[in-house]
Amino acid sequence: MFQQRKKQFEARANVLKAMAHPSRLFIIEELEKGERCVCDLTEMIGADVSTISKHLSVLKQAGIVVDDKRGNQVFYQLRVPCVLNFCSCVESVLELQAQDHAATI
Amino acid sequence: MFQQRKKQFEARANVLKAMAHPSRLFIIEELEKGERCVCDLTEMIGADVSTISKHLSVLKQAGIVVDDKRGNQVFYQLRVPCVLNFCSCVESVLELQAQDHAATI
DNA sequence: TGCCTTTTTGGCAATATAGCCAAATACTAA
DNA sequence: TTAGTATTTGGCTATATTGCCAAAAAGGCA
Repeated sequence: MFQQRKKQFEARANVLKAMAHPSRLFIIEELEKGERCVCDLTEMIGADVSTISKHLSVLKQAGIVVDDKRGNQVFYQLRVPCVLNFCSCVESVLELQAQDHAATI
Repeated sequence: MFQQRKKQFEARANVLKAMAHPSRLFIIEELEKGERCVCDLTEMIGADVSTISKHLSVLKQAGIVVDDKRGNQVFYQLRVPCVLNFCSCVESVLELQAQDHAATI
């Protein structure tokens, strides 16, 4: 039931795990507007460049973004257009959470 | 840019993190068919009951499932219908990965 | 070449996650 | 009450993740 399809679930989980971080979600949302270089994202997020670089490599490894070296900068862009859809699903979970919270007051 | 909306991204990331595990993805997919008790899921996954129970509590904490105690069993069901949409997005990432892999042979 | 900028990599410490066992809890039924 | 089943919780170890600093690469330009 599960064991036969374990690899498939692991593959999906890997993609999700790559998205499941605040900075990486921000990066994804930002890349929906267009490509960005590492320095742009670093400034917007306000963490060490090395940290951002590692986040980007996580996203790249998961197949969510691709990079393009131009000059001494590296530009990243999304490979997949559907991330917004997906976020609306997450959003609906959060709305339910908010309702729960309101109900307990 | 990011710091102002940090909480929002953290909230989304928490929902994603809760989904980002093979067994929990399986549980979500299974619950799309209808409610299941802990014992059903345990048998389907083939891990210790305590492990499954903890996975379910992660999903519950994230607001993805709700539980309903009946007799000495506990039934879980999804709170949110949109998970399938979301999976098709993850799937499209995986298809690209497969293409990449084919290209490197 | 030498210097500057951009990005990646290695290494480390702190923290979080996963999964098992054992024990506790909760409910059923005799 | 006692025994049995279903589930959760505590505790433990192993493993993974995060984020910083320092250093290495890689390219641009004087």
